[in-house]
Amino acid sequence: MTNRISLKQLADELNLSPASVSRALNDSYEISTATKERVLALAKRMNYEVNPFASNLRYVKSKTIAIIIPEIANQFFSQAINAIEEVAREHGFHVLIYQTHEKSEMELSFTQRLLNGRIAGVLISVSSESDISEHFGELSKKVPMVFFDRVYDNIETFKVTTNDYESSYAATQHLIDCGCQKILYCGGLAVLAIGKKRLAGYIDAINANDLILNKEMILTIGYDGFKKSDEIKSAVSVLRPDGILSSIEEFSFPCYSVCNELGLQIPDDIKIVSFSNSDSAAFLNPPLTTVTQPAFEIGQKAAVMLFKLLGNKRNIDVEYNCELKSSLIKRASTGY
Amino acid sequence: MTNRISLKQLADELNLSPASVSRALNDSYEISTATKERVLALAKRMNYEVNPFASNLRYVKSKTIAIIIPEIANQFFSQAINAIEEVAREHGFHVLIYQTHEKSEMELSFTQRLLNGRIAGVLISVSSESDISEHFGELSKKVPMVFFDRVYDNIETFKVTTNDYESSYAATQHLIDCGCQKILYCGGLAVLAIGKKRLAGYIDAINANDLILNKEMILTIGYDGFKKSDEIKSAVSVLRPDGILSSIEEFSFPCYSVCNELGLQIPDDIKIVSFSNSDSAAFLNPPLTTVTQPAFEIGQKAAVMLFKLLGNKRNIDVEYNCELKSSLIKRASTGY
DNA sequence: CTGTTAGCGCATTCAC
DNA sequence: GTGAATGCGCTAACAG
Repeated sequence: MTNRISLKQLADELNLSPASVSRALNDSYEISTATKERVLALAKRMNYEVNPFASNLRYVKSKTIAIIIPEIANQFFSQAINAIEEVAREHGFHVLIYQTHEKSEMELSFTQRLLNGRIAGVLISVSSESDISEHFGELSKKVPMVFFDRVYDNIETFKVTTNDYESSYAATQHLIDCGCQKILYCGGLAVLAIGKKRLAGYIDAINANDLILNKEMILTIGYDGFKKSDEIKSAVSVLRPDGILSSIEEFSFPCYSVCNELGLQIPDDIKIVSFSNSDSAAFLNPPLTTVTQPAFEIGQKAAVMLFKLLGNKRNIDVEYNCELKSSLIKRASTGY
Repeated sequence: MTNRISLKQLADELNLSPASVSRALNDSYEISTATKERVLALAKRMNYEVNPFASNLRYVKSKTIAIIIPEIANQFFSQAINAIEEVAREHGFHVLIYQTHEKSEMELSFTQRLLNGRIAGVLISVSSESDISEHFGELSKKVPMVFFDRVYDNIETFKVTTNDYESSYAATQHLIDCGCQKILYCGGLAVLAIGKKRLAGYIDAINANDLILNKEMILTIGYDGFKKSDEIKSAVSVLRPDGILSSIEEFSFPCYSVCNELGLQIPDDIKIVSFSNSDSAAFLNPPLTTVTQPAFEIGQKAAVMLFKLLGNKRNIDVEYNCELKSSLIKRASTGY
């Protein structure tokens, strides 16, 4: 199959030792410019490519990073991958991708598989179903890791997150400023930091404005997904909120369509603000005000951080935690 | 760093030779069940993982496939990756990902890098800027490849596509059936088969209905992207079409907003049908009729095909070309 | 500046 | 059934 040429063949052709050819190709300082050029020229002419397996076997490092995320087909994550791939390419690295479908078991199995040294570093956004983090503790001792967006609080690693508390607070405040008194919080499970922070932002904003905090108005929905419209629908029809904060992008359309189905007018009967990483919500009729996360920048920042770790031997001088800012994008046209 | 244990350490622990341990782990027939169990048990207990580099160096195959696509952050491709990752995982394979940003140079550089045997197979959707396909000819001799969605006609490989001609024809016919006489075709460059087929579908539908085929009504726009709204805007304002066929998902929102800006009412003044892989167009006001490609299924089919190739030594019995069907999804609510 | 030697961890001959 | 020896292609130590 792969009719490839080896370093040794190059060496024979050039009347050099394999070692010298290797050094020339790796731009070693102890090789004359003349021979370097000779070697590089022939290598190019013969389409020589190093055998990564042999190279890595010797050299331990693999020039490959892994991304472990819940879902690929998702506005936020696909943008993040986009950024990560770009940064990796600039460094000449390869990118492996794994999706967990929100299952910790998957996460566990992937991290196990990655322990074998295939990987120089890992970028992870954890699945939200549970917070079993032991496997990460183990892994992070062996491989440089950076968590992004969905992180564990109880594990010490490098993290890139967004200001979820503040943006959730601001979104709630925005609804209140627009006259809402009964705001339905529609979010994911509050197991991970990200869920807790968003919920806390909502609660604190409600309290700070002396509104009544009704526990029933706090809807936390798992990622099984099928029931989400039903749950939202029954909550809206029973509780009759005048505002909804959808703290998860995937809930944005269900919230919207549920209100439509129930004959509620937006924004007269009810107002909706949604966390959203795409502009899709802007195309709803009427457009929704959104909390937009900087997906690309988060991926980029996380990747850059990882490569800093890979560079430094002892992780000196790399900032430990990094928080980017989401932005509350108001849709002026709707007047809320 | 990676404090890993080797096959030899396992062997020492068990008072066996490395060879036997290796055979046991690979479930060789010439090992007693008893020792197999002993080995497997200890391997599990010690969290042993084979070193893929050593293994592959010996064994040549790598249990890794690559995906090369124009963009990751795209409804169609992220769904395709989603499917591919799932299929690969079922086979115990790893997935490398590369994006070309529609640049053939990138494509070239990635394919070069993949020639080194890192990869067992490749899934590719080619960049549309040009149809330089020589590098693929070379690569496909060395590595099993499957093209999906964006393919080259002039290269003999396995392909998974959709019925672009038929769906484009049907979409055009739909607009005509709804009373459109002057339909603007708004598509990408017709360099690749996919572009040619979509354009041909439009042209043939126009001709078959005895409408006037105006070359000016055929807009082909490159992927540089910034100018697309401008080009569409000037075309619409000058040519005053009564229908638009947007043959690329990315053009769907620009078409819509351009009409809005120009004060054209949809569907009274102008009707829009767009190729689209997401449901986003359904949320426009009014919703657009769309040609929806089975993104997940295409990725899945391509991956399954690739693994068949990897299984067969001589590619026997694997269907060479596969065409899936897009569906024209009408939005009844708008009456067109 | 360049060559020689050795070994990374594994799978695969060939012995027994 | 199992062990001993060999080599995949490369790079790092050590010479010179």
